[in-house]
Amino acid sequence: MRILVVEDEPKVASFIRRALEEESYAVDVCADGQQGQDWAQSIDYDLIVLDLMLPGIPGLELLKHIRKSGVKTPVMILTARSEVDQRVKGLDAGADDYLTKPFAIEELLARARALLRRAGGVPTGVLEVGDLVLNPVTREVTRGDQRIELTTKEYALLEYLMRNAGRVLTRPMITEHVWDLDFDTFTNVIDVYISYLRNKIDKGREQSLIQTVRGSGYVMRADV
Amino acid sequence: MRILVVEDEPKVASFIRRALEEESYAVDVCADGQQGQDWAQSIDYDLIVLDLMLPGIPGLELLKHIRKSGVKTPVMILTARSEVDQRVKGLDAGADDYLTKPFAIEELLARARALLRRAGGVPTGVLEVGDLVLNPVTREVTRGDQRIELTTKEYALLEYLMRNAGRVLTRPMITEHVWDLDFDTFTNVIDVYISYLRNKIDKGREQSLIQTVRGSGYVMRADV
DNA sequence: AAAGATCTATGCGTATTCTTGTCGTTGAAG
DNA sequence: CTTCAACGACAAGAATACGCATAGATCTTT
Repeated sequence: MRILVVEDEPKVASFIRRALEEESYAVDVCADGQQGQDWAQSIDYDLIVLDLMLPGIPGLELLKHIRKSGVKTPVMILTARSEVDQRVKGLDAGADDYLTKPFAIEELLARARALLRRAGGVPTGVLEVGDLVLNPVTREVTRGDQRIELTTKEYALLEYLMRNAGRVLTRPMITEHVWDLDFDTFTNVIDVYISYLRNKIDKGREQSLIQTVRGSGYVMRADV
Repeated sequence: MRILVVEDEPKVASFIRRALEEESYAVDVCADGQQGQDWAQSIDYDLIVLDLMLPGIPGLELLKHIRKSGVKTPVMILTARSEVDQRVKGLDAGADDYLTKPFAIEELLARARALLRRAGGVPTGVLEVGDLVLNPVTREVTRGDQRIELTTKEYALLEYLMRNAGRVLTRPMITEHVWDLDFDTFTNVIDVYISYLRNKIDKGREQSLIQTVRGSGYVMRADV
């Protein structure tokens, strides 16, 4: 799950980023309207959080623009309490939800979850591969009746794998989704984390749910 | 399928290279405009990925130049989002598609596939020769209902053969498309890989789908 | 300061890729 | 028809690249 936050106040921005990262989302923050538009149009985010008062390009313009260019990603807008009409205009322009500043961070998280769930079209919200079950809402992972504790990164990686079960995911695809905008190819973090995951998930089992496709990447698969 | 990537930022370049290689393409990367032009003109690439901002020669000049010299290879250009007119000029100069930075690597891969497919004139995307089926998207190969596991090189070779089924492919043609620049001409790797392929594909069968044309090369053919 | 999480670095085993050499086939010249 | 050279098939082994595990460095959080 990858989220774009377009917000120019550094404090608010990093506050939101933190909260979202703790929920295991990959977060890109951007303080500049023009750049935000670029990113929103070129990267397939799962959610965009957009502050309407930005320097440079007005937030509303940005929103209209990316909608016109066909971006379907759910957008949550942030406004000041007083700007009622901005909010209305925002919804008209294609926003899916709004939040008035100041807000409780939990509310942002809850609404983000709701939007993501709605967009994913998955009514249950639970991901399953064989007897491995991941619940994105509670962030709980179980195998059989065994509860599995994961760190944030491990969780994010597993979720990405499970959401794309059956597809071969290449390393660059994984870095893009689970790690943030980072073009650093010369590292083996992914391999290390796959290893961590296998240790926790397949503990004591013959066959791993995460299969290696040599020269290409990894796939999550229940069958042989 | 052999691809030339002209890109001067080392990180981006190696990121792209890796993604493409994991999809079994043969990739040559080049950071220098002049050299890129030379390569583009002397090697029969299947696709060229060209960053428009290069040191030395301007990317657009390069593009115009190779088009003028008769190179028909599809070209995908990379630009920054803001440079709208560059993009337009690029398409005018003979580019087939463009991608704005930053981009999602999947998008690059998807578009690359599309361009390669379009150029090959194959509408379906699935390659078939007799009862042998190759799906470039999932990278899966089956003969009848038998799944066949191939290594990266074997796969690349088979794909090239199947894309040109019916045509006799000479050894130089094969090296150009399946292997990349650091290839030693005086070797029989190709023969060896043909042999590997036959072992896996025609296992237990009388007639091989890959026929030898003595003195010339190999053809892929279903009929006798 | 301690604990935990994330990332880097390194060595090892093995799948893949390539090289080398032998042998069988083919086709043309004698 | 025989001989011979060129060519291709294939086996076996060497070199290489890749993924995995492990340990330790670094950065974060409490």
